[in-house]
Amino acid sequence: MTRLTRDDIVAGAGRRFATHGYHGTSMRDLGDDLGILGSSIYAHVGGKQELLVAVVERGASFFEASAAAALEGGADPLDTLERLIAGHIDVVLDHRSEARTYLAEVPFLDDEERARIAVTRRAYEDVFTSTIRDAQRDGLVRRDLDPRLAAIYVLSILNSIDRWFDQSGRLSRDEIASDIFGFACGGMVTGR
Amino acid sequence: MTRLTRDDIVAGAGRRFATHGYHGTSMRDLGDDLGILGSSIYAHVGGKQELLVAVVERGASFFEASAAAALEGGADPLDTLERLIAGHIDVVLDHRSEARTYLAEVPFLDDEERARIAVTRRAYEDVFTSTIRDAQRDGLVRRDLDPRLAAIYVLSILNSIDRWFDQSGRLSRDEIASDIFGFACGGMVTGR
DNA sequence: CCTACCGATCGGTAGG
DNA sequence: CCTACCGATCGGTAGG
Repeated sequence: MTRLTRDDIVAGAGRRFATHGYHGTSMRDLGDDLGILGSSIYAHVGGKQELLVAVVERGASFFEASAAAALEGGADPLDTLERLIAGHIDVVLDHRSEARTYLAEVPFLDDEERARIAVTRRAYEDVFTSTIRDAQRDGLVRRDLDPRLAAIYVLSILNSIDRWFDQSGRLSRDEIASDIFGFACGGMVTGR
Repeated sequence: MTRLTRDDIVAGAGRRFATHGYHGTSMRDLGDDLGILGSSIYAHVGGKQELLVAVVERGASFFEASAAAALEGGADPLDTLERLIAGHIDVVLDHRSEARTYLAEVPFLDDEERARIAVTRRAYEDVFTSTIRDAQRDGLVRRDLDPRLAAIYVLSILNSIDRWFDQSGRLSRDEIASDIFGFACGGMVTGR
């Protein structure tokens, strides 16, 4: 029964926001989850909106770190894309609360923060787009394909995974990753 | 300045739920949108939850009608899939509020309604899965592909369209539909 | 569909 | 991190 840290509060907020949504979460709900009173949360953070910002930023940072790691050392652009896909899946499944809040609750950020996060998100999407464009340049992907649309398609698939993936199901995370890579590549790879 | 109907109220609720979320919408917000008082809404509906049920059911019925139409008259399973994709896009773009509420606010339904809608949603997904399975049987799609996963991938792409599609943009709705069909098929079609 | 309300809950604060 | 609050807003109702 040691005292909570600010990180504990942010983590708890992420769990609540991910399941009940930002507007569906009251400070008292959050306090109950953490074993303290709602009003006690204000000893750690300035307010509810600040909690949303903190959770969303954590989510953004996980995706950014994943992209940075994938960009190092890919043998070729398609290999990099495979690493981007696997990394994204890891973030979505290992940091479900932050990822889900990042993906779904951004519209409820105040204007300024929302604009800032939109830039971050676009930059992350651009990593996928550029990688696909590089693959086209190297002749690995069909030239008639719009790389940004393809990136959006892949990200749409990846972002919905946590809604249907069953940890204890038939398919492992790695199998899902390679299946999605295969699905996307089958539609993009030049030869066969 | 004629009196509002129940359908007007439900339509207004859909718009609010789609943009601000169920929990981010108050009865007074909704009344403001409609030009009446929040309390006046209770002359038309039993409560806020009933409004969510009504909006979600409208969303579900649009998707069901689209699937039923696509299943009639497809030349072959791949043609049916193309029609399913085009129909889904039409629902998402022509009934944005209901579609978005259906896709995002279902977790906030009461247990009973949520369970009922889950069945409906699974049935719709199964139309995609069965169509892909039929295409496999006819030799149009790779046998090593899991039809349910492929259906989920396609639906994930389709469900995110309204977040990035620009009505006044470079690409028409039909071009998007055929691009997505092409993206999916390139990964699924047997020959080349 | 409005007037006039109700009890409950909301985000948040002062002071310890 | 709790006690003890605050004004505002919430979903909803009685009566017209």
